[in-house]
Amino acid sequence: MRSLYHPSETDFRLPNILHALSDPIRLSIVRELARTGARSCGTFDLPVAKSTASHHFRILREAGIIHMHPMGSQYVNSLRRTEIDSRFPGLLEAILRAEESVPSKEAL
Amino acid sequence: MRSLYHPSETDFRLPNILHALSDPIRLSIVRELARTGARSCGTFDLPVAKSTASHHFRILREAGIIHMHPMGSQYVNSLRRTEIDSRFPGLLEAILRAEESVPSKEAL
DNA sequence: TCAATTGTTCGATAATAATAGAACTATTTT
DNA sequence: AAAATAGTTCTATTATTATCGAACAATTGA
Repeated sequence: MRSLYHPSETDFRLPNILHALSDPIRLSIVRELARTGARSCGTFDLPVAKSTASHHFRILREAGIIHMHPMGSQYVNSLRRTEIDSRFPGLLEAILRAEESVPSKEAL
Repeated sequence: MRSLYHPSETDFRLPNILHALSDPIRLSIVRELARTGARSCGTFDLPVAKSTASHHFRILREAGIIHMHPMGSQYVNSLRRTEIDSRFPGLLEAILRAEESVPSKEAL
């Protein structure tokens, strides 16, 4: 639980980014981050088990969408806005502009 | 081979759209369509079997990304640009624009 | 009418992905 | 030091997806 892999901006791949954002749970994480700023994993009320949530954070991280910064016993997640915008101008903005509700456990 | 399902604009779902575009083959189809205009399925030089290509066209169609118009024995595929832009402004533009900044590594 | 063309659908298989529980690591608190 | 907290990683299971070949359907052309 020390340092986690983060791709450099030049290693961002569009299919990876789109795949990471195509999951409703991951999309809700990204929307929350965009709306409220950096937050630890545990502050997200996700309708899945802890290990599954961890999996989703990992997908986002490895696609280059979020940065996970260790802080004490937690990880502070933040959107890699600048880098995503630099690599794929307008993409994140367009996705965030499209409103979508947080999925309930029943809806999954 | 008569009429195929096409969702109405209000039924477009962002996760479906993103998932459809997260596959390199489908992304290449969309890029070709954007670049050259409407074309039949057979004019795409895809590295997969005919049935697999058909599957990919179906995913794109059911997500609302393409329209498949029967014409003789073929289907003419076209991007549903206006409707996608209306529902998710800037999304398609950002994705198509990203093509130019994709590094030369690992094509498709 | 017969054959070729175009693409779908079906059935099967292999690969990927989502999910959860349990065990583990690191940190903080008591 | 022990317990609580935060999150990862491992293992397994299930669900979804990609893939292909074969069979099928519709249209076109000989």
